[in-house]
Amino acid sequence: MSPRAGIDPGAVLRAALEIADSEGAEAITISSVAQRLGIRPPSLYNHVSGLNELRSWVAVHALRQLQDAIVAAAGNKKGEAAILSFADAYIGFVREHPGLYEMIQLAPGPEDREIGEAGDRLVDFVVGLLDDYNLTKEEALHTVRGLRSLIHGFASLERQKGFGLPLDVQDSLNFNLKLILDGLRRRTG
Amino acid sequence: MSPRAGIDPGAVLRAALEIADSEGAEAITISSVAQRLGIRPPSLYNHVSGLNELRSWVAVHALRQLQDAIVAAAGNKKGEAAILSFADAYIGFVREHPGLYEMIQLAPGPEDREIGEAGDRLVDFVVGLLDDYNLTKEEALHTVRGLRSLIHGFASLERQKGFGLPLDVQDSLNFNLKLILDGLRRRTG
DNA sequence: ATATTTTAACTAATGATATTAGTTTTGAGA
DNA sequence: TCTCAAAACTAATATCATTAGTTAAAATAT
Repeated sequence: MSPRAGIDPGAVLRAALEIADSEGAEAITISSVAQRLGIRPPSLYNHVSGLNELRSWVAVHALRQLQDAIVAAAGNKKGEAAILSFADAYIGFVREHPGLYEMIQLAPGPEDREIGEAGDRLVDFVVGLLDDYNLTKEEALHTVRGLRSLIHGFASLERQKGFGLPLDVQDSLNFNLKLILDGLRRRTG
Repeated sequence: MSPRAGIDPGAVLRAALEIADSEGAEAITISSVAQRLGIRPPSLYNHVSGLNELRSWVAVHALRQLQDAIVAAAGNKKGEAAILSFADAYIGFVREHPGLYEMIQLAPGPEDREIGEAGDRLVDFVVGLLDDYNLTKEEALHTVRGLRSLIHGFASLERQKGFGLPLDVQDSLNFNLKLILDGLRRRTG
């Protein structure tokens, strides 16, 4: 059913992921991926519709990886412990895979429904972690947005070397997470 | 002292800023800027060393604009009121100038010392806003990092349409800012 | 086993892009 | 008015993405 086999969508994705991981997001080009697969650039169009689709694939996969890491880290913890583990896993992912994280940021073109859906799933998951804070639906959503923004902010500022001072980034993040979580606890008794 | 005048570094920067504002950060190219200035692309190299330098100019200028907006918004307020105004100005800038904000994120190559210095100045300014919370030096720095990350996180997630739910973003941000600020207040009495 | 058909590779070509080299022009100052 | 440096130009190279059209191989049908 496929002559000259050996290259399937999975192989294309894998090649792109490897390039993103080793050389950064910008290094993902039709040429570089084709070269890594041992074919000429135009031949890659037999497997993917163009650079945009390729980027979208990478972004979706990177987001799934990030989600998996987060869910695994939270395990069946709840409350503060779960949130702190969540943050740890998030920051760790960005440190380990800066290129992939960059792709998640870059890709969200208007077309990428999958990205949006993955994001929604993550929100639901985090809302679940906040169960025992007895928040209203609205409070819970505000909080999830805040946690996500805080952690994303730390991750992306760290990635772009935004923290010059000799103060541990993890400590700073935990300090602020605790401020928020303690505030929630106080709010609900 | 300059034949065929009319184009100086300021004009180049202005052209690039206009393009970033109207068409987005990616639209800043040697070609587009040259075209807007009415010259051929290679001629632009008489005024700027290349695309990287051009991007760096835009990023530095955008960061200064953002700083000015923030400082103006904070005025001579202090404490919570200052921080809320700060956040407002930050988010407002990103909404008004998404292309410029994008350039701030993009540019920080390792060479850009100016970007780093501008960031440091901003940190000092915000530390000043927190005077009456009576924090230790370290607590203040953790807090500034947190506020910056939270606001940057909100701004950049909003820009990339990361918030799907029909819940006001400004409300979410204020909710979380207040959690943090109330937590600080409690911590110090 | 052979013929057909599908499809993945190819080459060639087009049109952006950035950038360098080398040349011409022009305007400011001697 | 002449000189010269600066700023424009043209020409060329290299790297992108992408499209069109061709060839070849492998799976399938006869």
